[in-house]
Amino acid sequence: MRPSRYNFREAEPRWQKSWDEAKTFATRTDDPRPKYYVLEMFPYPSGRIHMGHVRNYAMGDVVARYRRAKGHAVLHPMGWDAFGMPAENAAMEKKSHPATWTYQNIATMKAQLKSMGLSLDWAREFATCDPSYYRHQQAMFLDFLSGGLVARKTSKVNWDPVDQTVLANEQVIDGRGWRSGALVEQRELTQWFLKISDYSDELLSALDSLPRWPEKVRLMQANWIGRSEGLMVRWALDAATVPAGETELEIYTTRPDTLFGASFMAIAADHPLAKSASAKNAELAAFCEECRRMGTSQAVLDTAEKRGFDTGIRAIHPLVPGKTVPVYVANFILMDYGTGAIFGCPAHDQRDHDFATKYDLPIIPVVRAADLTDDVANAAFRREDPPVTEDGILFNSGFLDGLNVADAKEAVARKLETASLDNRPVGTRKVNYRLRDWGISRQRYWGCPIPIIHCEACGTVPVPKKDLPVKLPDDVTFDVPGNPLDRHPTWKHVNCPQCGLKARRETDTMDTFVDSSWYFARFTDPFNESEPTTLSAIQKWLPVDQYIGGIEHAILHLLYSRFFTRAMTKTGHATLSEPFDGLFTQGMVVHETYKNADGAWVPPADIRIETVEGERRAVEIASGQPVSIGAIEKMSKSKKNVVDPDDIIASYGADTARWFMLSDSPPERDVIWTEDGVQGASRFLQKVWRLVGDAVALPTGDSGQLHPVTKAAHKAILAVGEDVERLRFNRCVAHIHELSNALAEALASPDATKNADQIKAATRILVQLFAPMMPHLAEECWTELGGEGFVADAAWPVGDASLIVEDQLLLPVQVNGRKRADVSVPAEADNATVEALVLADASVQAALGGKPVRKVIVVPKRIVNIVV
RNA sequence: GCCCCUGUGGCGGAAUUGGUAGACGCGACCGACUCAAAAUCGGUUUCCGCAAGGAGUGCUGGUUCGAUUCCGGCCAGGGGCACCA
Repeated sequence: MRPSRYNFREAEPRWQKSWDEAKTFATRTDDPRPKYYVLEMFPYPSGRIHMGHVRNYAMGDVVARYRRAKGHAVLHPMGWDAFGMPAENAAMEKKSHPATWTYQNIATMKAQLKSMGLSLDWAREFATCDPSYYRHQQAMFLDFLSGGLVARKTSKVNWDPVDQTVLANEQVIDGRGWRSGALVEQRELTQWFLKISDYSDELLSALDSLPRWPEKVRLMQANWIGRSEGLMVRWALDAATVPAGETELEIYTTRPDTLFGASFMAIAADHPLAKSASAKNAELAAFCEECRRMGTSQAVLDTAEKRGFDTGIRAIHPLVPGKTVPVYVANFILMDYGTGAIFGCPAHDQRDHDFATKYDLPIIPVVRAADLTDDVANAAFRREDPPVTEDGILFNSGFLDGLNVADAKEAVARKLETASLDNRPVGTRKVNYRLRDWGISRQRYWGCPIPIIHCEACGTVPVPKKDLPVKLPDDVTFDVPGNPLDRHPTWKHVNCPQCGLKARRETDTMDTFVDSSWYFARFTDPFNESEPTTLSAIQKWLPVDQYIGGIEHAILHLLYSRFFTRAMTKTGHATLSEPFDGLFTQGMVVHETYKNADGAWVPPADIRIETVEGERRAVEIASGQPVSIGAIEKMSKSKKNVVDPDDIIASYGADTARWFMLSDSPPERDVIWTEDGVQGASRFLQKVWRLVGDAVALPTGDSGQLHPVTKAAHKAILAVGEDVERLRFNRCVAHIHELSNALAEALASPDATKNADQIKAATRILVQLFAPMMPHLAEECWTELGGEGFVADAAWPVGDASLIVEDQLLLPVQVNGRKRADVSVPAEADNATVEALVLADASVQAALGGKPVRKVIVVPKRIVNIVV
């Protein structure tokens, strides 16, 4: 006897087991069908999956299952981004080991993912903390090193003096360490860098080759790379004012057109000229030291005033004979951008204006509004006027007078390129990038060890590949701050592989972004034990056809992966440059927040929503006390507005959770999790269950007439297919609702029996259309309908467009742009016929009210507009 | 400060990219079934109006036979970058 309600508790685990046993979702490397690689950003094993994961993996699973049905060999793997600080923090708090904590979390989360019924090939699973994964990463690091893609440099870093570690910029909040709360210091450390800046230009220009990426992400990456075109200009220094050995100062500018407005030069405290000038000037040396100590965190920068110190050096203007300007050391000049030196033009730059005001330097306007004359502009100018940064007409600028900004830039570049100082050009065009090399050294335990040995005699020596992996030692302690690797009694003491003398292992580990920069490539053949990748597998499966994840990775992870793929290709580990052909960034899962009278956050599970006199109210279930309803925000533990996927799957089932996640909200936008919404999804699931039961119960019968339900089914096939391919899952859901409504109508009609065959065929189509979204229910219904094997293995139905075509069209008719009537016309009628039919229509004539027709516009199959 | 995105019913959102604004769902209301409730089924639901009709996609101007869609200005919300020369 068929139960009246679908029992997901019994059915879901049963189907998951059946798929497992049949190896339905195992990917075969020798599968000859066209490939399709679907990948969702792999999770960090933080403990439990959250609703964001459910949304992400539900979307990816729809794509994977749809592509399987369309006849692709689908690669849809899953793994774990398993290194990182939370494991060490947990180890400190719970006195356990990061590995224990991590692998336990993986076990828990894997079981949770399995309960979602995802079509994953679990045979390819790995965690980045497995030595079998990171050994290959170490091998690639060595190849990158010999390929010239790695540099060891000294740079300023954020240093947390309490936790004794380097912090990423994202981990510095208001100038303090995010964990310790200690004021972050700037420290010079020697670190390992990957030379991503060698690829600045290519990473930027190749963005144009990624049409299937969101425009927003490409734009964010372009801004991050930050290309600017400008001019390097060498200024001679007044010999009477310079320290011995200094003769010139080279600056970088994007506004060479404003050179005539120069009133000072400013150099960074770390600039070589600042250092040589400091040698004989104690006051200047002290100022430079102060600048260096100043942090570069947001909080410091926002409040710090612009300060400078006159070095006494005078620079000779390259275009104005006899003019010199003072050279300052200034605290707002960065050594690592451009040349670490600028010329200041206070009239056309806010910072320069602030500086000139403070030190009472000249302000010379050189760009004026086009509708003024030079005299009017000069007469109207006041020192306190805000700097003019818009385009305009050059004045007070010698040979540039009368030109616009763009032309003036070009004119200056031409002139200075040919001018010479010490037999070299004064000016050189130069493209600069904001993108810096990627510092990957972390003073952390739970990361991939950098396979280097430091030898007093031989310098930095790579660990021989035969000695890989450099494995993390297990016996470490977390009771004191700092890097456990560094204080481990034996681990770092090794002999130099070159000279055999006593040497020291590198105790820094790699940034965890390195781990995630190539996992997608490893998935193509995780079984290869001797090499990171298998080129034939790379060629077969990459690029990833559809990558899905959060927008928070728009820059770092995606940019690093694009760089890494190029680096892998350069070192023979890959054969392409762009890893992700299609990228989709999904929105967050958000929920209402609740606060009780004491101001404490209350989780949604502890409250009940009631409607009193048309007003929504929340009440705490345990106490019966009213709770205030707050803003809708991203689910977060701190605000307790979280809904546990386990609870939802237990009370509604995975299919309901998946269906709700895909309904209503467009996938790129945030989705608001509501109890009403989940119940609606659950109701639809049961409705489908009843419809299928009713259809199965029908005897066979065919009226021989095309039934509307067949039209509806074929319309839905075409619409759902198109919308899945464009990842518009909310529209897919709407189309499926429409088909189910048509089916319900057909089943309720008295002539259902006469049309049983068409109704059953339409039901079967319905099941196939929602199968990627609610796979368990679909299998259950498929079996009832007598389908062969799994619906997961069935071919996607073919939509017949000819069945949808109507022979009569109901054309809307507008009069002066306002809809007045609908007129039925033959679908194939030409414009003249349509016009005649429309004008003959009684309701149209009534709407015209006898006014003369001036013009009739017929848009075929769309609309008719009559102008009177 | 610079760059970008988004504003449509009570709510989430559709609208074939210049052609019937409000698909589909949620909520609400009315009705049927029931002793009753739940579930289910039928109906109503942009606003004003009894109706005929009129207004309506943040505001405002424009282009067009026709604008949610294109262009200009403004307002609001959100995001990215930021002493980057």
